[in-house]
Amino acid sequence: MSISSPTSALRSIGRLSLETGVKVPTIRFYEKIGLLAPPPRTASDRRLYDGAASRRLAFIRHARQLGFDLEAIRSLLDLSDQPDRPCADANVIAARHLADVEAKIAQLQALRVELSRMKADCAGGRVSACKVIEVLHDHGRCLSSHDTVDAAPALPR
Amino acid sequence: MSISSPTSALRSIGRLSLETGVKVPTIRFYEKIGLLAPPPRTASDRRLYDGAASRRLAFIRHARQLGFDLEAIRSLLDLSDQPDRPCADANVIAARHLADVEAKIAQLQALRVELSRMKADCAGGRVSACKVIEVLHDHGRCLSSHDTVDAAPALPR
DNA sequence: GTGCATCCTCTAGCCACTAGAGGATCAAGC
DNA sequence: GCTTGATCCTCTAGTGGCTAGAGGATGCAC
Repeated sequence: MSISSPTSALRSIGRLSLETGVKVPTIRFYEKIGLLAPPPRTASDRRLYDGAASRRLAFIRHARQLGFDLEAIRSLLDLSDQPDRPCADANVIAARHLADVEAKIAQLQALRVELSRMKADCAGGRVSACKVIEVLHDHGRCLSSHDTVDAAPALPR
Repeated sequence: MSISSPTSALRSIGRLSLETGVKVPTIRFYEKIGLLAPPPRTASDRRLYDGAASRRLAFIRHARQLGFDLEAIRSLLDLSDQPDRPCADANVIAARHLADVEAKIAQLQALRVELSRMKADCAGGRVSACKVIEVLHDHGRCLSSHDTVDAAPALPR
């Protein structure tokens, strides 16, 4: 990056938000929980961000888009700040997340099968004959016992 | 149902919990938010549930296992209480949920591709050469822009 | 009567934000 | 200089679907 790169100019939180696609309250939230360092301020207390802060925030956003949780992102940022360390830890984090995603996909595919069947079976008459309601009432009609499934990792909007 | 059916005997919240697989605090929570009617109590204020309450709770649990959120379950319970109404509403709820599940699967599959690629590309050296970290830093290396994805419907544990 | 399990209510915490109150400051146009 | 509207500030509370824990009462077996 050249010296005159726009990434080295200071920007308000609003501009940073436009630049990175991260909403203003979310940036403040990341600062509050220590993911972003508190930036310098103007005389009237407004935050001023430099290029490094912008790149860090872009990193966070991208990791969130990939579904990493904030704790994982904290670790990844730490690693990213220490280029000489081996990257095994980063790999472990990514591999764990991949495994989570794959497990989640499997769970949702099982749900999809069940839901499709419910929908297909329903003839569209009265509630008393509705397959949707009936299946919900009678667990035994389900294909599997799809037992107790974890919540999905939250993904950003 | 016969008079001597076990489903018509009164049970404590603990027994109901064992019977349905729904945890005690969760049963109280469902009562608090109006999914379950407040049951009669003993002289010492302990809840007593009958077979109907048990069936209602089993319905809720099953619907939660299928990933319906509590608002949808509220509607499904309402419908289930009115057997003479047409079941179109139930179908709409199920179809909407199915569409959500399918969308979620598609999103997660895109994530999986990205994460697999990150992991495969990483040679396991230093952080400075780590593909995992690198991809996170440089959004441009991503296959898609997987823009802004909604949080998954929460599934119970 | 002595434990221990179970029950009661109530509050607070989880995640990753989001919404809104209530107010200060800035930049542009007149 | 004045007004207007956008942007900024801090702070609290709410989202969903529970879960954990405090602090205490009751029930039941030995």
